[in-house]
Amino acid sequence: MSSRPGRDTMKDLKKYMTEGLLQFAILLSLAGVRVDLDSYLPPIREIILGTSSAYSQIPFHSLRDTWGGPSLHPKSPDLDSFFTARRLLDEVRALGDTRVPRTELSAWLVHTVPAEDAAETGPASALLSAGEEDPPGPSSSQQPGHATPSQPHIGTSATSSPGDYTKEKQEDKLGYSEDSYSYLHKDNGKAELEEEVTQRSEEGDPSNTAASDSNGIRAELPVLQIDRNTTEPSLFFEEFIQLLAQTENALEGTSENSFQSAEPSSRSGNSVGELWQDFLSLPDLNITLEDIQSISNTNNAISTSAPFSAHLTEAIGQDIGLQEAMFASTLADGSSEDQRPENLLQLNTSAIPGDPLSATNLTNLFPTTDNNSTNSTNQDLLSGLDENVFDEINLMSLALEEGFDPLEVSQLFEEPDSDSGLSLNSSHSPTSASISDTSSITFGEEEGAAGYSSDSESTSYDGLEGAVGGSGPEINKFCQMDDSSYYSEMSLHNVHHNHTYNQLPNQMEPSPEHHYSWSVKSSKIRSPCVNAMDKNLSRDERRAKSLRIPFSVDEIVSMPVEMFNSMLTKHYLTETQVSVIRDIRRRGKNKVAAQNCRKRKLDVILNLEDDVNQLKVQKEKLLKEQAQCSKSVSHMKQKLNDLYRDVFNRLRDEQGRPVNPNQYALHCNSDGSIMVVPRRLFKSEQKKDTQKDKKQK
DNA sequence: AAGGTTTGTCATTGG
DNA sequence: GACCAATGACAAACC
Repeated sequence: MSSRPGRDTMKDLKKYMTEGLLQFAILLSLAGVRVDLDSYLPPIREIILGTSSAYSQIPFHSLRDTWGGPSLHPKSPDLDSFFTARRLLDEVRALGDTRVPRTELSAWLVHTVPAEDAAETGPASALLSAGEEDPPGPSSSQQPGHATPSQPHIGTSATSSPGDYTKEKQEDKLGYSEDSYSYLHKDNGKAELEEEVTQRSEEGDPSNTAASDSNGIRAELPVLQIDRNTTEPSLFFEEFIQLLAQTENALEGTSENSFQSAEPSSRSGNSVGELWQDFLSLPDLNITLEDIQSISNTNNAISTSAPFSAHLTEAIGQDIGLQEAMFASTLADGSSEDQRPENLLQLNTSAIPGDPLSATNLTNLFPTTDNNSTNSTNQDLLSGLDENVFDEINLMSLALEEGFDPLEVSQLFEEPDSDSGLSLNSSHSPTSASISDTSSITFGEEEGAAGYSSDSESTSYDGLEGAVGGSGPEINKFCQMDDSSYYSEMSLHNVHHNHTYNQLPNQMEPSPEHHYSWSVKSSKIRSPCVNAMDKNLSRDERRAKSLRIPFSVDEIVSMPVEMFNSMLTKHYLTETQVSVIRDIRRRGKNKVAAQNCRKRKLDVILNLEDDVNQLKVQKEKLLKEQAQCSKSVSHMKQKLNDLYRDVFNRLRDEQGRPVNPNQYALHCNSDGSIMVVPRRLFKSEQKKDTQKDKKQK
C-alpha cells in the first residue's frame, strides 16, 4: 500500500485540503456567511458526486439515487475513508491543545459523524469520544477570562440563526424525535453558538488570523481543531451525532445488515457517502439549502432580487465583505424570522449606557463573520473599541427600544430655553456624537490637504481634536469604533425606526435635521471604513461635527439671517463654534454663489454661442439675398441695355437716318419726359452737376 | 506625466 | 458700515 509513500502523502494532503476546505465552506454557508473558496476547491459538484476521480473520497456517484446500499468504488474509497477518518482523528488529537470555535467543529462533525455511528469501535467513534470525553484541556488555563457570560447580541443571533434553521429543517425532513430536537435546539443550538461567538471575538483567536490568511490551505486548519476546554460542544456533538445516526439508520434500512460484517472502516466510509448522498438527494433538501441561503443572504436579495440557488458553489463562491456579511445577517434576522427583532430589542435593551459589558455586546457584532476569516484586516477592527462610543450607541439603542425618537433623546440633554425646533445639542446626541468622534479623526489630515486653511480654524481645530480624542495613533481605533457604531445604528434604523421609506429627503420634516442628514448621508455612505465615509462629507461638515456644532451645514447655510443670528445668540456657543459657524455659512453661501455664477457664466456663454450661430445664419441669409439682388440688378441692367438699344434702333433723325447711340443719349427729365441729347452736352451737364455737388458738399 | 475640467475657496467689488 | 451677491483668481482633486 505504501509502495509509493510520497505519492500517498501528496494524495492524503490533497484530500486533507479538499475536504477541509469543503467542510469549512459548508460551515460558512451554514453560518450565513459566504467565502470565496472556488479558487482553492475543485467544483463542489465534483467533490460531492465524485466525477473527478482525483478528488473522490466516497463513491457518491455509485450511490446516487440508489437506496440499495453502497458498492465498492474502483479506487477503494472505503480504505480512503478509513484512513481519512483515522488521519483526521489523529489530527484532532494532535491539536487537542488548541481551541476552535464550536461552529466549525459542528460543521466538521456534520460531515464525519455518520461514519462513526455504523462502527461503534471505529475510528470515528474514537473521534466522537475525543470530542466528548476529553476533559478541559490546557487551553482553558491558557486563556482565562474568555468564558465571559454570553450576552445576547445581534451578531450572535445572526450567526446562530442559520444553524438552528438548518437543524430544524433536518429534523422536519428526517423525522427526528421531538425530544431530541427540542433538547438540541433549545439547550445547545442557540446559546452555545452565541457563547462561542462571543468567546471567539474576545479571544482574538489566533486561528482567526490563520484562517484569514490569504492562503486557502491555511484557512482550512481551524476546521480540524477542537476546543477541549468546553463541555457544551460535546453535548452538542453528541446530540447531533445521535440525530445523524438515527437518520442514517432510517435511510439505510435493512440493507445495512449486509454490511455489518464488513470492516468498520469501510462501513463508516460508505455510511458517510450514503448519508451525504441521501442528504443531498432528498427532494426537500433544496428547499432546506435555499432556506439557509435565504436566511443568510437576505441582504443580498435586497439588491439583487434574484432567487437563491441551492448550488453550493454559488453559495460559497460569492464574495462578500465582512461588514456586508454581518449586516446581511442582521437584516436577515430582522426580516426573516419573527424572533430576531425581539432579540435585537432585547440586546439593545441590555446594552445600557455604563454597562461594562456594553462594549462586549457590540463587539460581538463582528464575530459572526470572523468565523469566515475572509478578511484579515477586518478582524483588526475589533481590537480597539472605545467604550464611550458604545455608551452612545447604547443610548441610541435605548431610545430606539423605548420608542423614543432620537431627537427626543437628544433633547433630554438640551438646554431648556431652546425654543428652536432645529436646535439639538449634538454633544449628547447619539447620532451626531458618534459621528463627530469620527469626523475629528480625518479632519486633521483633510485640513492639511485643503488648499486654503485659515490659521484660526486650523489652530482651533487642532485643539479641539485633542479634546475630542482624535489623536494620531488612534485613528484606526476610531475608525473601527465609528464603523461599528455606524453599522449598528444603521441596522437599528432600518429594523426599528425606518418610518421614512416612502419619503423623499426633501419631504421629510425639516426640523429633525439629524434624521434628514443621517438618512441622506447614510444612503450615500456604503464604504466599510470611516475614512471612506468621511470622504463623502464636506470639510465644513467634518468641522461642524468635530466641533459638535448642533446644526447641519445645510441648516447653517440656508437659514435666514434672522434665524441664524438668533441661533447664534440663543445657543451657548463658544467663540470658536461661532466663528466656524459663520465661516461655514460664508463658505456655503459663497459656494452656492460660485455655482450660480458659473452657471450664469455658462448660460451666458451658451447664449452667446447661440447668438453667434443665429448671426451666422442671418449672415448667410443676407449673403443669399445679396447675391439674388445682384443677380436681379444685372438682369435689370441687361434689360435696360436691350431696351436702350431697341430705342436707338427705332430712333431716326430729321433726315430719317438712324441715330448713333455713341453720339446721343437718352435723358430723363424730372417731369418724366425723355429727350435725346447729344453725349457731349450730356457729359458737360454731368460735369456741371458733379461740380455743383462737390461745391455743395 | 501633462493638460483640461470641476469644485471649493478667498479676495474684491458693487448694490 | 454691515451684509450679501457676483465674480475673478487660485488651488486641489479628478479625469
